[in-house]
Amino acid sequence: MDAFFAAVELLRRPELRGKPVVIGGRGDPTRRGVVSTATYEARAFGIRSAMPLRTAHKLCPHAVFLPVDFEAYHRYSAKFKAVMQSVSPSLEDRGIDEAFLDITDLDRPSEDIAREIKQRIHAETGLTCSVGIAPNKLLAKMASELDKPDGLTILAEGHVESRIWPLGVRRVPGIGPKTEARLAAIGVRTIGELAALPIERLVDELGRSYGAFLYEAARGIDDDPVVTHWEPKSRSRETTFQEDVGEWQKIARTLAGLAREVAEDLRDEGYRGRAIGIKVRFADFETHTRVKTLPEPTASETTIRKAAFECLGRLKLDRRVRLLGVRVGELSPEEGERGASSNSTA
DNA sequence: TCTGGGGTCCTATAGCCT
DNA sequence: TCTGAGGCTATAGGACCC
Repeated sequence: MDAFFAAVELLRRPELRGKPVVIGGRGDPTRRGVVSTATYEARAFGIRSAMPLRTAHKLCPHAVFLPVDFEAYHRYSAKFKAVMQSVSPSLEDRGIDEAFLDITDLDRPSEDIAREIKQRIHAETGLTCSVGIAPNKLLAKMASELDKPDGLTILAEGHVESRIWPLGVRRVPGIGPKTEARLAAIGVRTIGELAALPIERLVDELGRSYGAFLYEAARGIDDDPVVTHWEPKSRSRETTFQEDVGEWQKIARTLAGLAREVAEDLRDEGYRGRAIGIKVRFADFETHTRVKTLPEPTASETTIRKAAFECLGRLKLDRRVRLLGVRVGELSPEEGERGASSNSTA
């Protein structure tokens, strides 16, 4: 979906069309938070996703700042995925604003299918999306980004050299800022330059598994299947304080609250977990985690809270705390419970 | 100075066992 | 009894994604 959160907000606030609009955090650029999505008008000021709201505010003081309203976006997310699923049942959920659809078995031209999806999503939601069609998920995703708002790109295997190789390595999903910098350090900037490296070199530089992945990705090779159902691996809650906290009472109260929220989430969704963990980010942004594995899975608030405090006791609280989190991993479905609704990121 | 919240997967390391 | 190789598991951290 194109500029998804912002596009949904503009449906409710059409008077904001054409203005720079930034969605992020609580919608207050004087408080801590980052940009989730910005309209193209706001991007013209240099505002980007993941940028601190305060920075965005400095770049464009007259932009309209709105809070993130996940509930609203989830409703639209369900709508566009329903349209896709009616075209083919084989849908892989990739978060709130993306999905893969396996159309291998459809006996119609790809372009017709893409046009139908775009037209019906627009009719049902008023939103535009960008579609990529290709022989595998990696290329389909990259194709969808080639022609951004309201785009349609069809990429065949033979197009990798002409359409993919000229792109910067950062366009490969899985290459982030760190890998981009490491590749730049050995003189590799484009995907074509990446494809010129022997696999031994990549494995040497970046490890067996990741090196092999890059070797194939640079050639457009990907045999990852479309996964229509999966079980969650962990549930977590975390919060960043408005101001870094030194007071132990406040840290304890917050940790207990997070433990309660995670316990509620687990019970709502019918899961229990064995690995109880905490996350502490200090004022200097150094982040530490501690995990305690229990003999039996639990969804009990008390058990989770006690384990979380035990983890906290294993950290030296010698600096102010910026962020606290509680996580439960090693999940298993609660017996007799319906388990998670299939394939959702809710 | 600034850097959210919810996730997944991979890697390094240490301890334990065979 | 000692030593080393290798596998397995738990833990902590890091990179990445939406």
